[in-house]
Amino acid sequence: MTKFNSLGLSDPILKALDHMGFEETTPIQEQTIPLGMEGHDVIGQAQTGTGKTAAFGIPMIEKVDKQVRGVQGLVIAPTRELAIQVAEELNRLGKNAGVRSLPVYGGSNMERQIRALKNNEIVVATPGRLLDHIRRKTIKLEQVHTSVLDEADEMLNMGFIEDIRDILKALPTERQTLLFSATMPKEIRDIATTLMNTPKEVKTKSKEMTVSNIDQYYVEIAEKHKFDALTRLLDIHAPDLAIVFGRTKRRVDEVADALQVRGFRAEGIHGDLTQGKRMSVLKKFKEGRIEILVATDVAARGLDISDVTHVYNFDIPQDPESYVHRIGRTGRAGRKGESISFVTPREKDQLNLIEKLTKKKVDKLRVPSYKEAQKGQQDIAVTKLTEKMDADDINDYKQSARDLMDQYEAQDLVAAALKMLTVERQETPVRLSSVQPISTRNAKGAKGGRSNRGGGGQGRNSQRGNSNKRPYNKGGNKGRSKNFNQNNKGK
DNA sequence: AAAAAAG
Repeated sequence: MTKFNSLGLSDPILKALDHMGFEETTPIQEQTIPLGMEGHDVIGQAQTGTGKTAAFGIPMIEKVDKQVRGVQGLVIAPTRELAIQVAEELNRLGKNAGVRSLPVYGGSNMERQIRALKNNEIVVATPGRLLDHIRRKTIKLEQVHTSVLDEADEMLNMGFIEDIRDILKALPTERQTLLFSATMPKEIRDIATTLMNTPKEVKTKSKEMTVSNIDQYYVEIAEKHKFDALTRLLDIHAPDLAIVFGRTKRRVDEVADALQVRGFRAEGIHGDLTQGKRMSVLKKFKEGRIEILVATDVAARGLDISDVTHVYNFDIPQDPESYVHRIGRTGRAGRKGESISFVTPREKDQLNLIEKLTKKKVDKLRVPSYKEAQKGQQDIAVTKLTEKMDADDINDYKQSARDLMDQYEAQDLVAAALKMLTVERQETPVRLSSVQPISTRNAKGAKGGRSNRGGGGQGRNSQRGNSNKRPYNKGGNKGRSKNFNQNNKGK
């Protein structure tokens, strides 16, 4: 076990670490902090929840010169919430050193942000807003000595790579670049190395990609039975905090609504909500005012919410990397966690792919019956009731209890109390918007060269016959064809 | 095909 105080860190940093309750390094920190301090470019890969932020944050803060004005350290993150979280952690680490970190993301006030940029040595940004600042020339980047791509494989993925290239072009060439993620597919790592200066690669050795303190399960289930299965599992597991991942924004809304109807404290989060709503939902979740967060992949990466005990993949994720990150929202900092993935029969291949990447077997779980779910709720109620006796002062209630016992059977009283601690779930049918099965995507089409351009691709698609609920035909398709052109003009 | 990210 290596301690932070053996790494040659400055006093203010050590003091901050001490204040945060950190004494020993995690493996990724032990290996990358010295490299970072020596000025090397680094590609760091380590499991979720093992302290990557401090691994790059500490060397970055150590290198800040308070005499210099302008941004000196730049971190780029894939979501706004993650940018905020990383900036918070860097601020804690930099507190005693007087090094300040600013989250910079879309949806926040521009004028205020521009003013704040002058007072912060480190910026943690999402790509869109950062580029906005670069183009308006409202950010000073000539002094950047350290740049970090957090969730690097995601940042170098198709949706982000062009933005990232543009951003890196705006930075001094003489600088240090650090890349961190839990996952790093080969193709992406190759791209990464072209952007770096003979990087040192650090992979914390552990054969599995997921941490061992997460128990992973799946249930094989038809689409239309998913929702009932989810509520039954929730009743049996009684998670402290759970995240339910859905494949689309619409599904997230629908599942969150349906959970509320059944009496769960749940809310949805996805990229179509206002930033204010996104933040308030997340805050509620962290404070335990809601127990279930229903989310798109906006919440898949990086978010560190310590008490998440369960992750449900209501829809199995598109790629195995996404799976690793999603389930990594639980089992953080050494705690126990559980993940349950819903797999339709035709998605079994996808599960095999996941097992191959993570080198871990995912165990099958039977879908519980309605009765078992009721029993589950009751067991939880019993626990709650008995814990109440141990944990709380219930003396003020004892006179009422005595009065009641004069009138009624003790068994009836307790039964009634237990019933009050459970919720009756009406399993009425829930209509959810359909999801496109994953199996249709790898099978064809995705060969680099020709993306199906202008309506021409239609003929070919028609052979697919995978789904008859997607009318694209020229016939009964009132004025919808323009969607095609818009969708295809991506590049 | 989805999601994220500027306004």
